[in-house]
Amino acid sequence: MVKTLNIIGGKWKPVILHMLASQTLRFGEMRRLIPPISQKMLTQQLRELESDGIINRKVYAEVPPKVEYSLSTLGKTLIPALEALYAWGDNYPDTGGDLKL
Amino acid sequence: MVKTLNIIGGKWKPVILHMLASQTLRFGEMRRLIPPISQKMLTQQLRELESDGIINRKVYAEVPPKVEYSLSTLGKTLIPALEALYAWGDNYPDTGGDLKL
DNA sequence: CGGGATCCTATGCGATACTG
DNA sequence: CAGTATCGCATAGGATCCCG
Repeated sequence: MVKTLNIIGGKWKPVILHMLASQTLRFGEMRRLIPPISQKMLTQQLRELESDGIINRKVYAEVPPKVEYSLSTLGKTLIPALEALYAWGDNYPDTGGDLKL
Repeated sequence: MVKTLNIIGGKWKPVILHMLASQTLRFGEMRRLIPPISQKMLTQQLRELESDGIINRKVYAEVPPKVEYSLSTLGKTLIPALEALYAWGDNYPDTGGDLKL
């Protein structure tokens, strides 16, 4: 059961998943949408989500490189659980400082 | 939004909350119910949950000491979100090693 | 453009010993 | 019984530089 948290527990994973829930995105787009994230962390968290089967990674053999990320079928089943989390957070007394989603 | 995860994100917090969801418990009882937890971690996570307003801590002025923990009203509102998480975990390909809840 | 490799710091967590 | 205090390792996460 703790495994669900292992999967979404990274500092940026919930944010990433929330973005991918509504659209397919390229690496650079995600960086722009989440300014405070370092590129290392973005890469790392994407790789973990991918190896957990939550997201798909599609590489286009082009120059310049192009990589698109999207939720996998399994990943989509996670959305309701994530939304329950976000919804609860909205009702929680704000402590400030969080990214607004 | 990340704050919801800050609150339930500790290694043992989900387990603790799951136990408290169904009953009020004393410190020693919780230790017995979660054998692998160290007493330091149990104390620490309980303190954090308390300061986040998720659980209530009731101290009886007795000898020997007696302290009971229970979900606060706010804590109870968290249950649906937690259950969504657990439910998802149950459908996820098992990686083994987790506590069974 | 989308990374990989390194280095470094902060935090999490566990084990152990002591206390009102 | 229900903690507090201290130590030390392991991991997470940030900054920076390099590469096809």
